[in-house]
Amino acid sequence: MGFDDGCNTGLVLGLGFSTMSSTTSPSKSHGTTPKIMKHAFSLKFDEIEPSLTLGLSSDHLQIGTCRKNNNNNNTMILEGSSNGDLYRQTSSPHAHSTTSAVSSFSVKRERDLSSEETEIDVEIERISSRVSDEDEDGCNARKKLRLTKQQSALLEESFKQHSTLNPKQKQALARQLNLRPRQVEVWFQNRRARTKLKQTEVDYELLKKCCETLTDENRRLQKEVQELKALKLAQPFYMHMPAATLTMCPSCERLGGADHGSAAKAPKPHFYNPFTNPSAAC
DNA sequence: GTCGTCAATTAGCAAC
DNA sequence: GTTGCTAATTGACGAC
Repeated sequence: MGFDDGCNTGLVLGLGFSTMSSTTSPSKSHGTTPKIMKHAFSLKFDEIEPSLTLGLSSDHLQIGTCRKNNNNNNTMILEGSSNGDLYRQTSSPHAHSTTSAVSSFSVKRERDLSSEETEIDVEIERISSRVSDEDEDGCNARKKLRLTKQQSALLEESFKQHSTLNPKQKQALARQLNLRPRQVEVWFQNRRARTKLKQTEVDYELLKKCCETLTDENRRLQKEVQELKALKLAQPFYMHMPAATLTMCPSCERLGGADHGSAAKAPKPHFYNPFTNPSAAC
């Protein structure tokens, strides 16, 4: 009688009643666990790639146009393509007070990049920041940047290669995408968050299924124990089942040896005790 | 102190 | 109006 015949998890034998702890510690458990994991389940299996594309209804924005204005980030309102859609870089009356701070923050963070080009970019951002601060007309309502399909595709491609970027990669990618490095950074950050969320959901479903399976198995085993108990009571004790049966437990070892005659003197038979709590079987 | 990353959150926008 | 997606912001934290 196999204990695992009703479950393919390989975790059935000797589960007892602490199923979750058995299931939540597979070797798949991540070695790259983020330092803070507040989700209920934090298993990280092989990296998956959820197809989280940035669905766009508007891939008409020309990168060239985007470039000019992205470099004038934070404040510039972009008149998009010929259909009249608006593309504006981040700016907001509400966020106005933070805009310059953010820009200077970007400047600060990117200052360590030593190339001249970087310095130029930084200077552009600095200027943009000033423009932002001076923009008091209130017409620069915050609008959300929508990445083009090409931009999204390139970012996705890059993310597949590395889920994090070093400053040079970030800079290069930003240049390639005609975005600010900060935007690339944010995109990667959000992308990692989405991946993690997705992974958590997958893990949750997996563990839920596993838990259900184990619960069923536990129920089945409990039932089996009850049946065997009833059987034991119904039979004369000399007709106890052979020692090899799975119902044997250490506390009834002597009785189990009845059909072997000398079992009482024989060395302790080695048999598998499937119960975490032997008394449960007696 | 700076920097990079994170979780949590906000907010714009499109689809319904 | 609601919902889902996602760009962007904020503050905390660890590493250096």
